[in-house]
Amino acid sequence: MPLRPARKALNAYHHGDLRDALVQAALHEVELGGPEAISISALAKKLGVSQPAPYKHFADRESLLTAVTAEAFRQFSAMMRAAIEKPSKQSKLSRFAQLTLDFGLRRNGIYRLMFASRTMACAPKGSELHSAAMETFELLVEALEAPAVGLLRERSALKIWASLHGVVMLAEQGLLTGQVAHVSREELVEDIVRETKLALSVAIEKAGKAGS
Amino acid sequence: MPLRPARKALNAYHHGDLRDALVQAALHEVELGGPEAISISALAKKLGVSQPAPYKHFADRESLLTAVTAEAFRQFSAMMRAAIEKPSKQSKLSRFAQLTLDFGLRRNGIYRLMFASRTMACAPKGSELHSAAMETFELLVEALEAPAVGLLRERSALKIWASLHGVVMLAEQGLLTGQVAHVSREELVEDIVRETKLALSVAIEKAGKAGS
DNA sequence: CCGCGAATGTAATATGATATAACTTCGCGG
DNA sequence: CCGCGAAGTTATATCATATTACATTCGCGG
Repeated sequence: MPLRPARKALNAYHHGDLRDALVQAALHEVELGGPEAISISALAKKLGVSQPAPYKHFADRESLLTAVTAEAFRQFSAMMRAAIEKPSKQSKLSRFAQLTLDFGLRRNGIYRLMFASRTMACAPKGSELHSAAMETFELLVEALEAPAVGLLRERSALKIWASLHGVVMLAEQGLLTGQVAHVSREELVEDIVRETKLALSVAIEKAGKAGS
Repeated sequence: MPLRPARKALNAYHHGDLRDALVQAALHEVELGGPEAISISALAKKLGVSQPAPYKHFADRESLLTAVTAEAFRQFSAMMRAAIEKPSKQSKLSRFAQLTLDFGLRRNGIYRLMFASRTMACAPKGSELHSAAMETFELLVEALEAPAVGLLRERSALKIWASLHGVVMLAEQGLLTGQVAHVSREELVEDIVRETKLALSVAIEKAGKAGS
């Protein structure tokens, strides 16, 4: 069943909000099959428009992918912001980490689009996409709840982000079951969070001593 | 120029070693353009055979990708083994880590194929591919040079692998330049190596106390 | 040495996706 | 009310995957 226009249903001829509908539908496809699952023509059919219609809104497939990725970052950031602002007995960092893991596994197609696709790798430094990613990173820095010591905090954030990312990818590929024992993903993440906090506090203390 | 058969040049009709030639040529393509750059027909043309010829050796595109990935793992493992066996003043772990970073950036297309592609994610647990990946992981465990304390060692290996993987992906996406300062990739990796060793030795000591 | 089957090619073709071109419909501002 | 531009349409070119039917060659048993 062709989905109906979302905003202003003009008439049968014009869809009304095809651009946004494309992004949303594509996001849904990506969630199931990853970035390579996006097909312009399939999306057009699903939305009940002719096959070339999407090209009125996106120059090519890559261009659509970029828009979808940006939207994914917006959704991710919104989720994370909500999570770290809501009071809880867990630390903000811990919630951020566990939620990232959860997102990365449950919505792995989207996760791959955001953090492991050529689309992101090719995003130029000042682009909307790159900025969206940086913004997400800022959320992580915030979740660290560390005293404002610029470089140290940033470095900690980078390390924990890298670790989290690695755990998600490894888990997805079924590589988190060693020879000896099955390692719990959540436990591993808690471990990483703990170590990060420890390392950061140690580094801050050391910097403090050196500074005084 | 159609590349000539590698092994036994039978005649003009039969290539002689098309299967291997396909894998090697594909590996070359992936290195430049990532997993999605592989095109059966393009490879066939480059090797001077008809377009459907590759299908005599691989059921479909995915099947070729799997073979290429396996070959990539073999090459990676060989490189790593050579690196950690050669005596050096750096620790084995440090060399492993720096080489991984280097490989991940220089040959990013192949790296993505190995650690961030759907091909790997879909590899069943007992498959040739999954085994090849596990073998590589074993190399890392070996590089840790830790006393044989099974679970602890394995967990450390997982953590450092995850971190390394994350750093590579973030670096590739140009996300390693924070607001405050540019963080050196190599430095970050050394940092991770140092912390891993520290955390492991602490854990071992604690385990020793608890056990005695 | 011959012939036969399996392996490995080729040519022809169906299907489906990307992308472009040329035309149509419709809302809106002057 | 008219014409322009945005957003559709149909038609078509191109290209990649994959299958089918056919051709060639290798190697092996008789």
